[in-house]
Amino acid sequence: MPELPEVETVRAGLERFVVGRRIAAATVGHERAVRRHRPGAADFGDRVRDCRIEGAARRGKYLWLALDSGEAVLAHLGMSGQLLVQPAGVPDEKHLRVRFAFDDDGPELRSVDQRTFGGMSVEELVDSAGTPVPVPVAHIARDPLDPAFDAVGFARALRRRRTQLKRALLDQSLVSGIGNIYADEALWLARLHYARPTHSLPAADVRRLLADVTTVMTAALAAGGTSFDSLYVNVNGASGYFDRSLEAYGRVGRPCSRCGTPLARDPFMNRSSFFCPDCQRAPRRAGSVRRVN
DNA sequence: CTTCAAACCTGTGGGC
DNA sequence: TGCCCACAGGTTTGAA
Repeated sequence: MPELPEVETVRAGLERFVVGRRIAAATVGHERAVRRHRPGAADFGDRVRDCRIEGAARRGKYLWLALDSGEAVLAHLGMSGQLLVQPAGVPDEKHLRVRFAFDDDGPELRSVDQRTFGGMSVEELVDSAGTPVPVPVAHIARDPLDPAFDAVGFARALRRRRTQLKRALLDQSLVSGIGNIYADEALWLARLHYARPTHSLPAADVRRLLADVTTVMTAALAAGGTSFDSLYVNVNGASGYFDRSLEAYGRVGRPCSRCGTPLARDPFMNRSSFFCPDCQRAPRRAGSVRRVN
């Protein structure tokens, strides 16, 4: 499941292998893969043809290729998206959605996506606090690895919310790049329960949690990301190995490495939360006891 | 305005 | 062996 470290790994691969090259043609093999591109698949191809790729950028889980036309190819990997750099002769992947061929006849860029939660579109760039971003990214907050990330503003905004802590961590308009895996990992590191009310969380705890988010994401990035089932891979098709370092996610019944208590799994937001019932105590009032979610 | 949850999609694996 | 269903989950959309 691509979250920030996985998307950043892919972005770095795109920077290395496609930036500076000129697109000869883009072929859309599956309409749904470009459903966010309102003018349709044919227009998608027309917009990128003969454009040179000037850069590969990212905010949170979104990434985009800036074109010399002034527009950008925006991509989101969703649950199962891959961007692969493949020699033109390699047989098509089963779930190949979009193919970019280049005028240098070098390796193609292929968008492969089993579940098609992700997708691509060609977007105008707009200013977002001094940074040009594609229109659909304008409402996405900066991520914790962004040098311009505003930790104080984040703490203030989080404590204004009346919701549960993990819901806030997953809200991409508050802080971006965090998904279910790294939310659980950071909460475990910070010894905080997923249902802790944000409104009463001390600012010091917010700072500590944010530091733990950064720690786990930085470590995951160094490992090339997390992968369970090879659905997430870098542009060369290789998986990361951070899954060997996970402390909480997916480890229901296994002993907590701090205290030995078997880890638990609760249903949460139509998915799962993994946590240590001893290190991460449930809040007394609001949250997991009173309501299921 | 804020908060929440259904819907989108396909492959896998457990239960029967 | 085969069928059915739960599960994986990021984002958008619309409702309350």
